[in-house]
Amino acid sequence: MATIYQVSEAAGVSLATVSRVMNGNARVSERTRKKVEDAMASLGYQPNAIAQSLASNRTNSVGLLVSELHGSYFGDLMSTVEQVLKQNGKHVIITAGHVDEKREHEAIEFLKSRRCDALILHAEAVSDEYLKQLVDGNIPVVVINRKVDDLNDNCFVVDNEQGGYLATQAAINAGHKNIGYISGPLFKKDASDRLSGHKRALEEAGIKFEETSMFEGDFHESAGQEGMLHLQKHYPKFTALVCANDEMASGAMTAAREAGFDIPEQLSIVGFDNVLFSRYLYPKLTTINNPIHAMGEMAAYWVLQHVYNIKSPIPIEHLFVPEVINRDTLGNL
Amino acid sequence: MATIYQVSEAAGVSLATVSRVMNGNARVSERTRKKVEDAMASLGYQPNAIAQSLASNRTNSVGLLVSELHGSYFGDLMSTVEQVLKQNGKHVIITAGHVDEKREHEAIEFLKSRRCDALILHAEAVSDEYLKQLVDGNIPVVVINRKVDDLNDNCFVVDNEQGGYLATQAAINAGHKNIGYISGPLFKKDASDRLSGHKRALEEAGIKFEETSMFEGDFHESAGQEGMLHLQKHYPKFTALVCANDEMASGAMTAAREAGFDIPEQLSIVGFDNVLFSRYLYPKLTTINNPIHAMGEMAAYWVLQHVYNIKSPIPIEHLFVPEVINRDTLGNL
DNA sequence: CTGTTAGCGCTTTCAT
DNA sequence: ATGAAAGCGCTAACAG
Repeated sequence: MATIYQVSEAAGVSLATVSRVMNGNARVSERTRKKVEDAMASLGYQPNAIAQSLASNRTNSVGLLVSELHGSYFGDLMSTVEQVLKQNGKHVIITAGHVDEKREHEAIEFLKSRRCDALILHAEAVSDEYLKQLVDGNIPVVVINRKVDDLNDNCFVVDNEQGGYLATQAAINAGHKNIGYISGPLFKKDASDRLSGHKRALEEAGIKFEETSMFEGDFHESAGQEGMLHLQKHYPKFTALVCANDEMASGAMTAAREAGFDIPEQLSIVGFDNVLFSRYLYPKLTTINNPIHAMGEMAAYWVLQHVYNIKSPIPIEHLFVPEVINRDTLGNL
Repeated sequence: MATIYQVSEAAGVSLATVSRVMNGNARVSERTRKKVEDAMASLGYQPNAIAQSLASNRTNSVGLLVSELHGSYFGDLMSTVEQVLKQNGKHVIITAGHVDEKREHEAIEFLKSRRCDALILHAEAVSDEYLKQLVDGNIPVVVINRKVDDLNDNCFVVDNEQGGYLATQAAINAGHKNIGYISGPLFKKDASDRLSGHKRALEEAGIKFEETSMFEGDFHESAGQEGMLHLQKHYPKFTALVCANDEMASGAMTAAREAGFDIPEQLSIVGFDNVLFSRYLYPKLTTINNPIHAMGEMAAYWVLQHVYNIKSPIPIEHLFVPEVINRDTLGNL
């Protein structure tokens, strides 16, 4: 691997000059620039980003923490963030926290140790305290899908409670009164918020919430199947099912079909997230749009603006509103 | 940010000693180790990975190139690779090439510039020549899902031709004679190999391949819908449909249902990949297992063994065999 | 077992 | 416009 030193020798100039043409900031005469560029080309020179980072204290990379590397939701998030950042010459270093406090912590420390210029975190397990500390530290941090008190300027969230409300309200408006609910793991804020919204909608409509009408899942497809089975047993009168995310809705749909239910004729289903595949299910899933794409984009723009002084093309906003996406799984009773 | 120098001062020892306790390789007396550890703790010291890398010429990170950051296939791959590597204390730096020669090239150069200790590439657009050069260079490289001549030891592939053959053979064995085919983009080797397998199975059964029986898609769900529409128009007699991947199969299923077909009573469908969600479709998709999980695992183990001298727990193999996963979308005629 | 001392490859003043 | 030189924070001989 050729180094800057060899380039400078081949070009007959100093290290500093080579560095200048690489970075294009200081002025260099046409002639020397040409000499240097030729030397770089003929040596196949490739700057060592590690050395550049150490010397400049800039890595041009931002760390992204997600919970998992698979799944539509995180796929969308990673894709979006990468796209915006790459367009602006920045790189993304992705790590997974697996919704485990220790592993999230380690992942964040890893990103810090790589001296990322900023952090975009979808952190679910780590404490508020830790996040606050992080923000107070010397590295810019934004948090996605989690509201931390006193950190509003760094948080990008969707109103999950409202989303849960809208989902159930949609079912109620379609005439349903016995509504099953498959929630996410309730230790997660988004899951419990969505459930709160569900209860609010019920209450508003004068429907009493029954414990047996609900099943706590883990946001995975298999939990949808389990939930479906559970509800058939303990709350057989339900005519509509609201699920706290699309994966579980998909699992529930499969289980329902296997149990012989026609959807939506005999059972209505509403999801949450509006993940890409939801429109490819059959019937197409009625769901709540979770603007994860917009949030990821916004987080990336925030970083560009605050860290790299690149003006965001859109105004920075922190609260995103969910909305009902009407498709084919919610039928009128 | 505390540096190693401050730690050494606080502990009253030299830089070298601090470095030693960090790396735990050379022997250090219990007492000094304790002093150093205390100093590190009280200063909240965190090693600068950038500086470590520069000095040691080791980054403990391996670069992973995928085509996209979303989608089940790449999600599986990323997850698997990360898991194996992380278990062994190595980190993964993920980049996306978007099946574009220039972008793949840039992504690889980025990984090289970050001085990854090794590269795991799912490269689709870059030339064989370039890959050979890379392997001959000074950085260990493995290639996933692509066979490059003279590079067999660095390639991990599934037999796509055989997979295509098996898919169509399964349909034939179920009594189908008029079989539609939705292929991937044929400039991709895996797509054209699968199509070759399809044709071989047809030929073997004495069925003539008709141009109108096939639609070239792009591996995305929407292409499944388009393909379905196309075939209904130009090859209406088909009773079975083989798709070159599960996403397109899913799209085709949706389109078929909308067109009023019962699956598999009126139309059988076979996919390819056995991506996670394929078992959550309704009916559950009959498909060909593409051992992407196994390949990713193997690639990671190869790297551990060849780069980090960590012995692989399983023998390294390069060719993976596809197999039929019988579920519910293939019916007997 | 511990300290001294060169670098790793680059950026960035400060001169010229 | 260009060069000299001092680091960035750490590792790795080499001494002792």
